Amino acid sequence: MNLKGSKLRIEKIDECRYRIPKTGKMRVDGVIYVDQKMMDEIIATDESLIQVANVAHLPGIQKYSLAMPDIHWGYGFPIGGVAAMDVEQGVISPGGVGYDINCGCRLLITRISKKDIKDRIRELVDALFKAVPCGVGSKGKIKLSKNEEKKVLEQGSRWAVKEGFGTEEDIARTEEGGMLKGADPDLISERALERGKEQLGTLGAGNHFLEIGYVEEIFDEKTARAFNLFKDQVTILIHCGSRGLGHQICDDFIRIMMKSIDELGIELPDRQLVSAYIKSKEGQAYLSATATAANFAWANRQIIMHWVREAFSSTLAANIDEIGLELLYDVCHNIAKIEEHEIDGKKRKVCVHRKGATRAFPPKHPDVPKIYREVGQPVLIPGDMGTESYVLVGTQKAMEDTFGSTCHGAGRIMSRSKAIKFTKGRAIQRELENKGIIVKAKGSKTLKEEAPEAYKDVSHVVDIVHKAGISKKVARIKPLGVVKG
DNA sequence: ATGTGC
Repeated sequence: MNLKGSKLRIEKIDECRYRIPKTGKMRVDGVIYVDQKMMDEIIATDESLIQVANVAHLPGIQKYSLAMPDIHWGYGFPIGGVAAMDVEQGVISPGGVGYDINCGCRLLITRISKKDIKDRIRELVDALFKAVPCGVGSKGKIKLSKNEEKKVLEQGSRWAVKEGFGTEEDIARTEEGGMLKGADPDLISERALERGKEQLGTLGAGNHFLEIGYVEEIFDEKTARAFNLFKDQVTILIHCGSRGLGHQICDDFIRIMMKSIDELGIELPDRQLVSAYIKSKEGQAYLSATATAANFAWANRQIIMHWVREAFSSTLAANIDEIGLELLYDVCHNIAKIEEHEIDGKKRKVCVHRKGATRAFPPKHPDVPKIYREVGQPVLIPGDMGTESYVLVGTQKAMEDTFGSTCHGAGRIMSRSKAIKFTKGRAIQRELENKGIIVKAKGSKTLKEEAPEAYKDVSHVVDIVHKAGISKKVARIKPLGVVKG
């Protein structure tokens, strides 16, 4: 099959993978994790498959330009894209990370059951809404001096815990321990610092949310036990990122790298793939700047979680120890990181771009927290606000085939503007309430942009990665109440 | 995603 309007061919590999064989100046094949139905949906929706082929042109790319089933159109790289570049000869690209650097999720688990809070969801949603500032341009309850902000950017979750937001145990249950090394705040713009100063401890808008839910089904008893999950257990999912600070850093580095774009020595198929060699001054500066934004995001989620714990327990007039509110794990789904992977039988250092893709490391991997090392890394997959979310576990197959990566969510099927037109005149909040989900949102426009129909079916996405073996289903979580920006 | 768009 040929892709409409291009010379790209698409071949079926098996029930859940397709290949775009390399052609022209592509350095590697594209490999897309989809079934026939999802492939048809993607082709009908956007041109993100062309972006998979475009990424394959970048210097130093190893094995394949990968895409997960939640793939959709993004800046330069598709969202749902994974690309690993050789550290010595390869490039790093802001489009391969995305505007919301270290957008991610964390899941809180409790010791209580759905029946314990059945009649109090509205009250709990109101309490969370009050506890966590949200919406576009929302400012936090924390005001940072520039010096203090720089500590946040260097230390991430560690700063938050030192300031009394949460515990050491939370750090152990966060990807990278909530702190990427090599973060140099002096490499980011005054403007980025300015935007970050008032935004720590804010949720933001768009697809970011707080969600009270319960474990509806368990697929893998053994792993669920290791993750401390049980049927009907109440959970709280937090999804947000690095706010205006990360956005500004992305913007700044796209501009910086555009200036030296000729130094790449290749013609890019799309200027949005603007990159710098990892070894170059610009490449190193960007890597360091993404680390500051990643750390900001981890501190942000840590602080938000602390307020969620307080609001939740005080509403239920319960002791936190009684109801749990333990962190299961925190994952990041927009990042570029230097990792070691086996390529053609040899261990090599690569820069793994995960843009709308989640790390899914296997059992025994040293980067998986000790408490989960025997079973593998917990992977959190948020759905859209009307459907369900998933807990998965990382696998050896992901390590071998996808640089230890899997999907990140449902994935858009409609642009934001299309979703607004599509939902014209509808009362999304009431529709969700009829489905038994209580929603409180700062802006009504956000609800329309985030209408369930604007997203793919998250269960379909998850079924594909499960079947492909690049992560395995552990539990499905059903929402009861949602706070939106 | 974003003090939403140059």
